[in-house]
Amino acid sequence: MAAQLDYLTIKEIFLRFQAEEAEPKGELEHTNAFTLLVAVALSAQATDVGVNKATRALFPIADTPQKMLALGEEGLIQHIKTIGLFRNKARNVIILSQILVDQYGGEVPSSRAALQSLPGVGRKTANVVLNMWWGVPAQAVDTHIFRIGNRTGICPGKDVETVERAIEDNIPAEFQHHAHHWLILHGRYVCKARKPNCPVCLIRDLCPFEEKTL
DNA sequence: ATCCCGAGGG
DNA sequence: CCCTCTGGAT
Repeated sequence: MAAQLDYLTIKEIFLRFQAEEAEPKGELEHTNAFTLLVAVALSAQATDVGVNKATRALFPIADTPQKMLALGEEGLIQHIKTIGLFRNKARNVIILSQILVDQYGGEVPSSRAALQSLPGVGRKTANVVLNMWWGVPAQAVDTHIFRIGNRTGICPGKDVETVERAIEDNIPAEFQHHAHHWLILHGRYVCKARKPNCPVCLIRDLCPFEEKTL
């Protein structure tokens, strides 16, 4: 775990991210709150490219919990069986759809407690929906953010709860809302798990990490 | 700590 | 072959 960076260094990092991309977006395709929730749930241990490939055929016929229930678990499996963990995900999405219809008027709830009570929706997925749909400054810690937080020292921690708190404590308020996508995209395309591309990194001079190969 | 679990990259 | 991908439930 890298030592925590100081405040001015972290601020400079996010100024550079902001200069490069002022309004970073996630890459999971969706058309409404329900399809966002489903897409995020499907994205566990899967790439967004793989999820989008499946949802481009799925969402046109099942973009509401009612339509998802009409499609049914077996029908859903046929759409998502190219995604890892598809059996658990299909079961969760069907049960979750039934709960939305029965308890939330077919709408996606806006509280973390309600979101996390849904099957297949944990803290990370709930935080993504809160941030992206409801505009709540919730910090979702996924594999990318956990890795980068520790490599760079922006938000280090030995578990996701610690990293989530470090994000809230260390990142200046004006960057909190977009921090999630800046860090995700940096992790996906530059600070990759297996072969980080340090030579093209925007914050190389501020980062204590250098991959030791050889 | 373990299971779930396909696709893509190296 | 092995590792990784916007994790969650038991």
